[in-house]
Amino acid sequence: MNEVSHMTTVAAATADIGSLFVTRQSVTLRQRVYEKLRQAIVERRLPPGTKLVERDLCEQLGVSRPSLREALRHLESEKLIEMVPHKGSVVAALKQRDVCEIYDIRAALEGPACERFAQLASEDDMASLMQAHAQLCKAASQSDSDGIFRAKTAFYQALFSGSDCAISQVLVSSLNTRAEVLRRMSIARKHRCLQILTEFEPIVEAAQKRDGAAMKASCIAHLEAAKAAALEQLSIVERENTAHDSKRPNKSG
Amino acid sequence: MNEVSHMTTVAAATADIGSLFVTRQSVTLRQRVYEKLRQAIVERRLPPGTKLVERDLCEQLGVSRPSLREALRHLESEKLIEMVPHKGSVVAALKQRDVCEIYDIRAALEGPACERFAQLASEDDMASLMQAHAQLCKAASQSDSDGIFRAKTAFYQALFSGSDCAISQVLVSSLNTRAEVLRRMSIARKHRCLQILTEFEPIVEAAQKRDGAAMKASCIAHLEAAKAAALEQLSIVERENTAHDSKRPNKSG
DNA sequence: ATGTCTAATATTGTCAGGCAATCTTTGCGG
DNA sequence: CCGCAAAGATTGCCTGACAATATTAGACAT
Repeated sequence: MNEVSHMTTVAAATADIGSLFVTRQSVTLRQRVYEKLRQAIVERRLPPGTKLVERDLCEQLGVSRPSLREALRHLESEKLIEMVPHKGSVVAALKQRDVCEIYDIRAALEGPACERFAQLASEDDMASLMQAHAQLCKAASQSDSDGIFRAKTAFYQALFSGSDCAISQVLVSSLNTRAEVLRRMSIARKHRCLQILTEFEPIVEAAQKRDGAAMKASCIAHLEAAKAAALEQLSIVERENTAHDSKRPNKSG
Repeated sequence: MNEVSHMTTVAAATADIGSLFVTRQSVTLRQRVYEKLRQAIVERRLPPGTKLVERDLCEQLGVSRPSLREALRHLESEKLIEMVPHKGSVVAALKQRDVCEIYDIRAALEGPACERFAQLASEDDMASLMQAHAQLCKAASQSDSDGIFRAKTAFYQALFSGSDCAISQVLVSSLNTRAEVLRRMSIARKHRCLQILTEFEPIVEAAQKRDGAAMKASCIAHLEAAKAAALEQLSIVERENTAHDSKRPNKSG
């Protein structure tokens, strides 16, 4: 909690230099507060079950209460925290059933997106996917888990963009945010990095052949493996928490 | 806009009288503001494209700006409105592709939920589903579109509850909210009411037989019909808007 | 020692007022 | 008509305050 640092005054406006069309997208303070808290949650600096006290958060983030409350609304909408009126917020915990359901839903959404991608993707879309895959290979060969994470994000963005499934993209992104703690932890294990490489190879080959059925099947196979890895991590975390709880009798009671 | 009325002072706390376990669930003002605005949007009193001005809304709703802003965050998270920093909010419009995607995603989530329901549902779950279906039949025979709407909501709640698909339920509910304008409009048409009855019959029969595959197939068939009805409504709305726009040259420009 | 009740404390929900930042509109001059 | 500056409108954010609600601490009885 002490590690939630004050925010830097980064320049807010960004311009789309890649085309003649200039769009300005300023970043509000509430968005930055949201991002800071989200990061603290996925990095487990605010672990599941932590009670969030507004006044304390305001002090540590250096922002006013209304701004914080709007950011908490955003976290709540993504189910990263749970709020009960008049009682406050706690960081949400994932149950086993949640993890299973998240990965099943991802399969249900990503599978059809693969089929559409194989049909609809432009050459630019295909190039974006290949670039993301190249980044993934590079990151995996270096066991750079942050790099893997970023490359996967880029990969999925290319997939959903090239298949014109914007709503699915939002939903999958939101589900990924919920499972992000476990995803980061499993990606951080060396042998999982190598597995991911193996799992993405057939996805990409099928995409290039524009074979939607094969791409879908490979994507789903990858998700099954990712689900198993996440469930394993969840077991480990739950065992840690049980050990942790027995060392401090009834303190969290 | 003038029709967004001041809120009544309904008692906030409700207790679960049905069991020995008493849970108190107070309803906050921001939740009530959210609900009021959501209702105004789905009833088209705040039509797509409407600019939402905070000060005006505060005046009409009789609430303070921070409370309104928190409610707007909720509407934003459900994509009912779109906000651009420093420019404000507009009520979101649905495009054809959105409608297609929403129904495809629903099929991808409700199909597997049907399979699980057939496997997992308790006798109580099954009874809840049958009760909802009975209400649906009653409402449809009376061409009571509000009643149909409520019965369908209860039906889906029973389905997701009995299949232990809580996350899918949240996602589907959110998608339904986005499409609610079109759904209400199509349900309001008499011949669509009768079709819905016909479409739900095989779903319910399959559920009773615990035949998951048949239930899934019937559910998906219903969704295909609902999609077609919603797309037809969208065309009608868009034609109205085009006619509307040509009667007022460049006023909304 | 345990249980119950009341008062004190902490926290959330909401309001009011203010000002800075940003965007949009209006008016004037070339 | 176009460009620019000023005025006006609106959003973003802060501060301070108070009501409502939940939790905790302390006192008292058993």
